[in-house]
Amino acid sequence: MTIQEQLTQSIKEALLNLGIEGIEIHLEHPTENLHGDFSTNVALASAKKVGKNPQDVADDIIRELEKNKLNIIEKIEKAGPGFINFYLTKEFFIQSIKEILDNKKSVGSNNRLKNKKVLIEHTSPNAFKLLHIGHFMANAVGEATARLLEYSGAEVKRATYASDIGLPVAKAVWGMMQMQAEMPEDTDSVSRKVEFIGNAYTHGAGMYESDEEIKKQIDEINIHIYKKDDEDIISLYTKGRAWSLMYLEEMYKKLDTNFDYRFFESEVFDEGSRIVRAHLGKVFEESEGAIVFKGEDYGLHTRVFISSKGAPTYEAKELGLQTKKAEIPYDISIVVTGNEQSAVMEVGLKAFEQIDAERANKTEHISHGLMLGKNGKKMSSRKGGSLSAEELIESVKTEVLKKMKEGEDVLSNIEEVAEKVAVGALKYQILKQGSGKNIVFDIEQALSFEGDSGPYLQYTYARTNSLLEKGKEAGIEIKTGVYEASAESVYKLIYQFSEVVERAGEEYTPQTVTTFLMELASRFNAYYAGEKIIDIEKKEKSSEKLALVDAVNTVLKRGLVVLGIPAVERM
RNA sequence: GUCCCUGUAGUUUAAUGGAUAGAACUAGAGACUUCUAAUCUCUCGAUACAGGUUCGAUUCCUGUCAGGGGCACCA
Repeated sequence: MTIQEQLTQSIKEALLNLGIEGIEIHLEHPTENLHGDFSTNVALASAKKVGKNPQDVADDIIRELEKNKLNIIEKIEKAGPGFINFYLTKEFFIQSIKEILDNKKSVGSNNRLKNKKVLIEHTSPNAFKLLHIGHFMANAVGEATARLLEYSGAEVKRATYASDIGLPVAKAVWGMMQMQAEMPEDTDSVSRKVEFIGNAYTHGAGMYESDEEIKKQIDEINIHIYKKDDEDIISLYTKGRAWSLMYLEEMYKKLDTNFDYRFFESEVFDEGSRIVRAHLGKVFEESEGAIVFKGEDYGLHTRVFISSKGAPTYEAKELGLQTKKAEIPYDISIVVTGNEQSAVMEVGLKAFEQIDAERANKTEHISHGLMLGKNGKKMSSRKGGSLSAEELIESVKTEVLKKMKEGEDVLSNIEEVAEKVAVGALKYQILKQGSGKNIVFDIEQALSFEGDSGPYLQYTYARTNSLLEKGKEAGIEIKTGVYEASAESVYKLIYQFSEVVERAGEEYTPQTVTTFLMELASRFNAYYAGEKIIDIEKKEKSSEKLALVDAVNTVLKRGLVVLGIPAVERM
């Protein structure tokens, strides 16, 4: 039984003995440590019902609680308007450190979603285009959510749904045709190939806007790709698509994400059309030559599923995708997209509900905002287009390297560490706030790496590693057993890690974890500053301190892992 | 116009209906012969506005104002 369950049980019994019923028992950690470790408002909540003032009710409840006091409770106090505050014993905190050290591999996990299967779709890229910041955001949010659910005991499958057909693709293929002379060889590097495709797309997209004749050509290419009826076009398309996918795989590796399933728009559009037509007249209706879903009937708005030209739109393809997903057993299906898609997703899901209510009800949507520059505008690359994820990472990495080279001893794996720190800095910025909100990424501020940042966590983790190493060298073993009064603020926080992860998983709020880790790191650093951890003169004392360092190290590591932020051993 | 989302220190933000609204950045003062100073310590500063529900509201409801997004064949 967890500590919360024990306390809740105990309060429940006390209320029962007093004949108070129908009160939901609410436990929380007071913001102020001096208000105890746990607090409940049951006296306030039941006062009216009982017809007494809250203070008296609190006194009654405390009297009952004292009769059967749990051994982990040091004292129970009434405070403020009628709160009941619980103070835990030192033994509890020592025990909690022990538990962390005994379960290094599983700290923070819970069984909330045991035996549940989750399918999460995120980072849905466009073939023939670079991964941009939006994808990076979706990836950070999606991966953190996936890991939170894994920590909750679920079996999580990751999927990505790439757009590999449609007008943007046709633009790129047209560009490839024009730029045959610059076409890379098969033996060329992936970056050379993707650069070529990027240029081809930019060229095609530009001409599409400025030249009516070319616009017509591209529209035709688009149709040929759908119909697969032109050998030259298909050959270019196949080549470009393959190159793009190679590039995407490289990027996934860089971001440390793996996908169990890779879905493509090109393989779901037929099925999407089929579903829509099969439900024509029931779910969908014809309007102005197109097939639409009348969202107004559900307080939403109408959206086109099949265009008047007979082509399935994004919405129809989503339905086709659902058929693919149905081949995978799941209890929860999550889709991560940008928040500008929210309305589309809502209407799409409502339509899906009319077709397959059971699966639609198991589907949830998580959205992320935009990453904006300091001026509140979209960030752009040096060339003026939208900034690619890689450029973003590289620019941060350059700054990290600069900073690292200022130091005394330069690490041998400096490049690798710099990249991890850069990715960590970016991911932290994204995850530290509620998803769905736009993020203002002040590159200079994030690069100062001070305070509320990924590198701060990574640095603190590296620092604990260093301490543990030094301790080992000095022949000091790790031993729990004594309560270090100077480390009280650390003890009183670290045991909450599991509940924080559980709540974050329940509410899809990675920022609950970032906030917690930040607080833990900050408290640990304050402790570190005022305390000599390794002291050969006092080995016994050092052993006990190192146990706490080890616990912080473990929790930071597990915390970084669940967020998908790379941990570095040294920096 | 309509629907949805968002308004918290100068800035970026946290807060499961609870107690003195918590951080970080910036600014100012201080701390490395000693375990990683990418650190630590101290100071200044905030719930857009008006009502309502509640013992208690940043949180829930209504209205106003401000910003963003969706609203027919792009994804």
